[in-house]
Amino acid sequence: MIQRVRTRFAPSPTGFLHVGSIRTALFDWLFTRHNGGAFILRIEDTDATRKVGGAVGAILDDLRWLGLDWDEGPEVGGKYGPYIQSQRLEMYREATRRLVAQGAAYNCYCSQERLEVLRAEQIKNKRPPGYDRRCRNLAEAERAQKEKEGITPVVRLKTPLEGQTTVHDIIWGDVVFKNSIIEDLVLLKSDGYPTYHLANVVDDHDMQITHVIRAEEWMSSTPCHILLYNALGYEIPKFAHLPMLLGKDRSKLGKRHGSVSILQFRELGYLPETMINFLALLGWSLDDKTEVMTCEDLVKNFSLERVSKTAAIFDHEKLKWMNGVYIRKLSHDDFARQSLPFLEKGLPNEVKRPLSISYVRQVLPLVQERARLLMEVPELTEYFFTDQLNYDSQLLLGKDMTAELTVWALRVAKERLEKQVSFDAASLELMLRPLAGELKLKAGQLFGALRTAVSGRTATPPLFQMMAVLGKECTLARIDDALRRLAGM
RNA sequence: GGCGCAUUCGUCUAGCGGCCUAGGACGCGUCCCUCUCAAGGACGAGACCACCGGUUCGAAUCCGGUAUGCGCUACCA
Repeated sequence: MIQRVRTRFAPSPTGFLHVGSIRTALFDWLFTRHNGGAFILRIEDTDATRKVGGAVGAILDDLRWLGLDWDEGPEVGGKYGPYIQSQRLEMYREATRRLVAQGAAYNCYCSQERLEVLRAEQIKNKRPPGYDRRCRNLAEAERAQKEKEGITPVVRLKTPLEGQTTVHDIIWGDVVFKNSIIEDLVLLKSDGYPTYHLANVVDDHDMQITHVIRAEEWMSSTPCHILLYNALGYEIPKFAHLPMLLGKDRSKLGKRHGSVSILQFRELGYLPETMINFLALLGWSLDDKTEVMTCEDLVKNFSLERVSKTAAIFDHEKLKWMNGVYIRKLSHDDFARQSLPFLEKGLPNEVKRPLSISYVRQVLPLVQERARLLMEVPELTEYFFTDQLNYDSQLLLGKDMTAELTVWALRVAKERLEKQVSFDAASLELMLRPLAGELKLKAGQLFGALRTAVSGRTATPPLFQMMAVLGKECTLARIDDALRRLAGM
């Protein structure tokens, strides 16, 4: 029987989840869902010094927002728990004891100061930096002496001095490492916590992970992990290392590249489906043309074989474009619901809160295809909500239009509008379009003046729809205001 | 410095020996549509497939070297 796929996403709670980590989580998740496997979330909080309060909750929120659900892990439990490494310390210590007992690992009493001096000297002499294995073959008496001095040792893996270790990677193929360059890495730190390497191997085994899918930066330590699996007598999982995500300057994506935390994207008004789709395309592709895909499509088509090996630069421009695509795909209801918080927050203070939902529902369809970020919605719709328009009166004067001509056109339009009974877009167009001809004006000249009068802007949604939403009273008042402005010019 | 990996339009990518005078997308430009802005449509500019050799009747695709970039080289993950 074929083993059921089990993968895990194992973030450290050292701060916000950034898009690189999310991409890793996404590929893990897509692969798992594609194969009908189990996706496990594990919190790797083994660095007590870097732990950030509240980070775990934030990670969970972000994953939930994106729809990356986990089958085992914090809050949902599972039979291989606990899923937080700081609660599994005894298991790592037990593994360490076993390794030391069988001679595969040893206590190292070297101080961090000594290691630093050693490294500095090695670098100075242009030698490869690394631990010199001083404690590897300590005599029993020497060890007893160190213990008596009260030094708490770290435990290091005794790696083979010769031979080679091959990593079979689904994405990279076979990569061979000489054992001689593999260090005696620390397994258990002096504070009793395991290092990533130990905790990872022990947990992946205990949780029966079948596929270790993680970022490329782990490639180099994978041979060590294999050695560890072997020493512990564990079966080796399959590995797949994902290419890195880079910033515009080709360096590892980080804070200085602008928004990188998934929360920031959320606050800017990116949709989760955009993030999923876009991130899926960074290092993976379906074919030579398909780009916009639903999450279901991605699950259906995802395969590690089509993941590339080259690092990708995160392009905000394309992300924005794609978000526009997804915003346009939203139903009017969804768009309104999702925009509402942005409006409440982004509209000027003088606008009365709470906003009228029914009015918001009328306004938003007019800007849906014009927004690329939800955050742009308040700015795009502001004049629908404010009482007083603020604009440069010069804008009232369109191309080839004098102030006199504009006043005249607006007056006539106003008179007709006052008599207008049905104030819907179609009726308004039926009335106003012929009026332009009647006044011997181009449609653009009449409509342009009205557009500015009614919105204070030169770029807006279609005039008649806008007037219909604004309503008769407001439309007329704004035309009056425009006429007053023109009188003062 | 050492080890590993990578290198196709500015960017994301297709390509796995002949279909490639290299395809798609973002961005950019022009035009169409049009009451403006978007959206949509059409067209275009943009890649000597990093470079140099080799294998082959034939190479972006295979091999070797060089260059460049990236990752790792912590009692961080």
